[in-house]
Amino acid sequence: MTGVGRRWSRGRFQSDPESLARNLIGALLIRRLADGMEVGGMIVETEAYLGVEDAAAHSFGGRRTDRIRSMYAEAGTAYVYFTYGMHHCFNVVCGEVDEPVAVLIRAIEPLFGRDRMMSLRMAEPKRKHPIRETGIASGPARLTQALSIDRRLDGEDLATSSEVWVCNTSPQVRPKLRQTTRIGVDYAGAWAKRPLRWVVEGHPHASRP
DNA sequence: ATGACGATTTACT
DNA sequence: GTAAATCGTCATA
Repeated sequence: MTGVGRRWSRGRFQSDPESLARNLIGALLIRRLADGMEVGGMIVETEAYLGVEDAAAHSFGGRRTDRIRSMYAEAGTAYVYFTYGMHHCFNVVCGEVDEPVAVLIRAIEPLFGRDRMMSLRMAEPKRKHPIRETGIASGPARLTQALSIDRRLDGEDLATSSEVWVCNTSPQVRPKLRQTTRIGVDYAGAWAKRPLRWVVEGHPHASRP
């Protein structure tokens, strides 16, 4: 039985993206909804985006635009972007201020407010088929749907926010990790082949093995 | 002003 | 396996 530990403070986010991606696995992502209900679960899949050198990163080449402004903020800042005309993805900024590196949270195992998260996922009007138990937050855009995260949370400070934050589990979970290439970045040439994705070995709530 | 493109998901063949 | 959905963002003009 795992309980909720203490919130991650600034220092826990101040590292390189590869270390943070690894360290976030097993931690809890918690979201406080507008009505005060808290939902969330254990992070089981992450990806590191290495900044100006990384052809798969939005900040590649030192690009500075309104959309990615948050990537240049201090560690612990949320970077939420909108993509494919319909989806949001949630990242945790790390590194130093002005160093645009971040970790994409790709999946959580729902642990708190499971029914509420399922409802948020079902809310999509055109949905035809039901959602599998393991499909509640098993993907970056599924996760933001389940946690009601959109661009309004872009720039939120996870170290102090009352809307979204990261906690340790107690006792700390030490899942067996598998490292693979990142998903959906085939356009990035050699950078697409770098093993910058971490996933809990065989976890049913991961977006894929 | 215009056109191309997604750090995805879903449904369908 | 393939393709549609759907629009903010970005580079180019």
